[in-house]
Amino acid sequence: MGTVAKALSLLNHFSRLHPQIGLSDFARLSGLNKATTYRLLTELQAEGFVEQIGSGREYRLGPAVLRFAALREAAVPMRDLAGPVLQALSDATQETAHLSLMQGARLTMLTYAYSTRHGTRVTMEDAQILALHATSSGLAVLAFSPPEFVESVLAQPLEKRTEDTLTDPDAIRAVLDNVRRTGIAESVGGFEKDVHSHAMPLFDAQARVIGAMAVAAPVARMTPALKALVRSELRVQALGLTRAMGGFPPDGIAEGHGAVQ
Amino acid sequence: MGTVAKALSLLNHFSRLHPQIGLSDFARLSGLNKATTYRLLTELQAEGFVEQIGSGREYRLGPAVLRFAALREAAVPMRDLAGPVLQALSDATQETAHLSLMQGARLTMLTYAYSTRHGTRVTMEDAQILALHATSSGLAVLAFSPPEFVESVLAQPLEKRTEDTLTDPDAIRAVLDNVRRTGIAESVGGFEKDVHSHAMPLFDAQARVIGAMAVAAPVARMTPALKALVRSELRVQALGLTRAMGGFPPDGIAEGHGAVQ
DNA sequence: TGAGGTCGGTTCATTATTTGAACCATTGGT
DNA sequence: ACCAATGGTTCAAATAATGAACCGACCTCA
Repeated sequence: MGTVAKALSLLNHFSRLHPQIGLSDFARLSGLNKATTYRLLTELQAEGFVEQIGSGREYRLGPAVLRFAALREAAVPMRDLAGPVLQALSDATQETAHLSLMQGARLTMLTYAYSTRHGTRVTMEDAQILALHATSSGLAVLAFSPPEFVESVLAQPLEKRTEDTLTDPDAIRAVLDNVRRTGIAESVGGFEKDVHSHAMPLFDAQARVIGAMAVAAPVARMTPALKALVRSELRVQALGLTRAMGGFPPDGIAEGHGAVQ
Repeated sequence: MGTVAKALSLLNHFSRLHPQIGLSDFARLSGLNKATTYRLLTELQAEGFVEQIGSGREYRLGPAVLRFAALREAAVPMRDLAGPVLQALSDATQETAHLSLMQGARLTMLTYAYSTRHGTRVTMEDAQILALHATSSGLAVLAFSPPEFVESVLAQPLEKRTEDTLTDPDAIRAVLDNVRRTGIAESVGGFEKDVHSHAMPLFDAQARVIGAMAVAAPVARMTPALKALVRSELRVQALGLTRAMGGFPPDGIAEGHGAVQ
C-alpha cells in the first residue's frame, strides 16, 4: 500500500460514532507507527481533509471534503451513475432492471436497462409512476420511510391494479416488516399481471430512503435459481449505487463488508 | 511537499469548468511527471477519491468525497447552523447573504441564501473560490489573519478582476486597518462589477478567523438606509454564528455584552 | 496507406522520502 | 510524587517515490 493510500485510509476510521479521533488512537486503529501517523495527519491537515479541534487535541474531518463533494455533485448526475449499474444488473440476471426515485410523495421511474437474451421481457415506460403499495420498489421504499408517511399512504384508497394487488393495510404492514428484516421487497403480479419483481431501497447521506432499484421478470421465468441470483446481484448493486451517490444504508442493512460502520 | 499533499492537491484542479481531467492534462497542470501522476491517481482511485469515466478515459471526483462530506456534516453541522442564520440575514436585508470558510490558503463559499423580494439579485456558485484581496469576505478574513499570512498573500500577483479591484498592497493594508477598527469589510465592484458587499469575519474557539459572512447587493440598491441595516444585521448574525459554532471573537470585536470569558 | 501526433499506461535503475524506536514535554488521575 | 497516558519530535536505516524512455492504441491529415 502506498503512502497516499495509507493516509487516505486513515480517514476511514471516522464514523458517526467516532467523529473525532486522537493521534494515538489513529496509530492504534491503523496499525501504523505514531510518527508516521502524525506525519500523514499533518499532510491531510495542510490540505484541509482533517482539522484539529482545540489546541493539541483530537482530529476530525476537515472542510475540504465539503468543497469536493459539492463539485462531485455538480459533475455527476444520478442518471449517469445509474446507467452502468443497471446495465450490469440486467446483464447478470438477463432480465429488466430499473431504478426509481421518490419525488414528493410519488415514486417515479428514472431509468432502466433491458437484457437482450430473452424474446419476452418486462417493459418500462419513461417517468412511469410506481404505486407504493403495489410494486416491489414501492414496498422497498415504504419499508424504510417514516411511519407517519407510511400511514398517510395506507390511509388513502389503495388501487387494486390486479387481482393479486395487496390492498389491506394490515397485510401491507406485515409485508413491510418482512422487507425491513431481509432488506429486499418482492411483488408477484401486484402491479402488472405476470410480472415478478424484487427491489432494494436506495439511501441518501442521511440514511433516508430516496428510491429503489429493482429487477422484474415474467412470472414463468422466476425459478428458485434465478431468484437467488437476482437477490444477491440486487443486494450488491443497490448497495454499490447508494455508496456511489454518497449515501449510507441505515444500520442493519449493510451487513458484513465492514467499512462504513 | 510530501507525497500525500501532492496527491491531494491534484484534486484541486477539478472545478465546475473542468469536472474531468485526463492523465496528461493532470501531469501538465501539476507539473509532476506523468508516471508519478499516474501512480498518485491510481492510489486516489483505489480509495474512491477519483474514478475513471469509461475504459481508459478521463478522471473525475469519486464517491468517497460524498461519504466524508456527509460524515463531516454530521460531526460539524456548520451548514446546518449557517442555513437559518443566512436565511434570517437575507430576510432582514432582502438581499443575498453568503458564508465562506478558509480552506488552507483559499476562501471558499460554503452556503448562501437568496431573498425573494427583488427580481434581480446577486447570485453565488457552490464552492466558489473568493479572492482574498478582491472581495469583502476576503478582506474581512485578511484583516484578522496573522501578518505573515497577509504578507504572503500580498506578495503574490493580485488579479485585477474588475477595473475597481484593489491591487496595490499598500492600499489594501490601509483598508485592512480600517476593517480591524470597524469589524466590517466592504467592497464595491471589486470582484464582480455592480456588486456592493459587506462582510464580517467568523472565528473559531481560539479566536482565529475561519471565514466570513457577507451580504451582497446590486450597487444601485445600496442606499445609506440599506447600508445601515446591513451593517447592523450582519454584526448581530455573524457574532451569533461565531458563538453558535463554539467560537470566540478576539478582544475588541465583541464590544459590550461582556463576552463569555 | 502511412507518418506524426496524441493518448493512457508501464518499466526499472537512481534517488529521496518515508519509516520506526526511542525520546520529550504535558496533562490527568491516584 | 508518582505513573501512564497524551501529542509531538528526532535521525539513521529501509523503503517507496521518481522520471526518462518506451509501449501499443488511437487520432488526423496527406
